[in-house]
Amino acid sequence: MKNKIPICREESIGEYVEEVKAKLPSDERIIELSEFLEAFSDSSRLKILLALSFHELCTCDLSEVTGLSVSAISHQLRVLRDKKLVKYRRDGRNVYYSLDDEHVAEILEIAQKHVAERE
Amino acid sequence: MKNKIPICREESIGEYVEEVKAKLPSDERIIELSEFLEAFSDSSRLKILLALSFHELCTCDLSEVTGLSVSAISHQLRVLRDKKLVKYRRDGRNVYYSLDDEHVAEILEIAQKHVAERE
DNA sequence: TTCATATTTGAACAATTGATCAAATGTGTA
DNA sequence: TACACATTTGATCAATTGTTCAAATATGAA
Repeated sequence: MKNKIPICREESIGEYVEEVKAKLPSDERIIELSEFLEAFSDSSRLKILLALSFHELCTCDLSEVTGLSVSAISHQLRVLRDKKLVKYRRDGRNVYYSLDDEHVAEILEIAQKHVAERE
Repeated sequence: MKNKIPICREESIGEYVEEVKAKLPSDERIIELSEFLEAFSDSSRLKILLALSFHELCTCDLSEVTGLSVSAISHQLRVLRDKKLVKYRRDGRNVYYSLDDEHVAEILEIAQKHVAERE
């Protein structure tokens, strides 16, 4: 009679399960990670991040550059601000945004490499 | 009387708008990019990718490691397969998955660095 | 063949998301 | 002060997402 508790656990590879489980970051950490990476998952936000990787721009500039409404831009900038992906400074009536994290540009570059190599 | 057509365009920084617009990848390319990066935006998928960054695992192993149902895992694996982030091989009744792209591990590492530095 | 295990699939549904619109707020100029 | 421009905010709503459940498919063993 077979051991009933585990499934697909007689396989040699199954031994790695405990090992991998131990190496995996905590659930809280994984949620933090996914919240950071979620910022890149929408094409509007991605467009904003790509634009800011070239130059600091104000809300209105970003609207012009991306073709999105000012309101839509502002809503997404709020998300990016909350996640600390962009920083901003006010100059008169304008608010200028720029990337707040070296890692953002790195991820944008790797992703572009990935897509370029896949075609 | 002021020029009425553009807005916030008299600012010196506004000059960069055309420049950035020219540098920005095409809309199609940006959508490709966001579809790739979207794979990282959900904590379940991220957990799967992190687990696979340590070792090749079968669907059932992944269920055990992540605590998600086999069905949920399988649905997400389909997404990751379609996006070519994981590859798989069948061995008997099991299907073993592994990362299919060096860039995936790179992005996982940068994101982890980012979260670690922010705390 | 029949049975057990592993995996995939499709439907259904709650939860989340991103855009739009209208209204409010902030700032500089006359 | 009043006015114009820049930005933010809140409500609404259609569209998308991820999970669950049940059923189907795939493979190996008896």
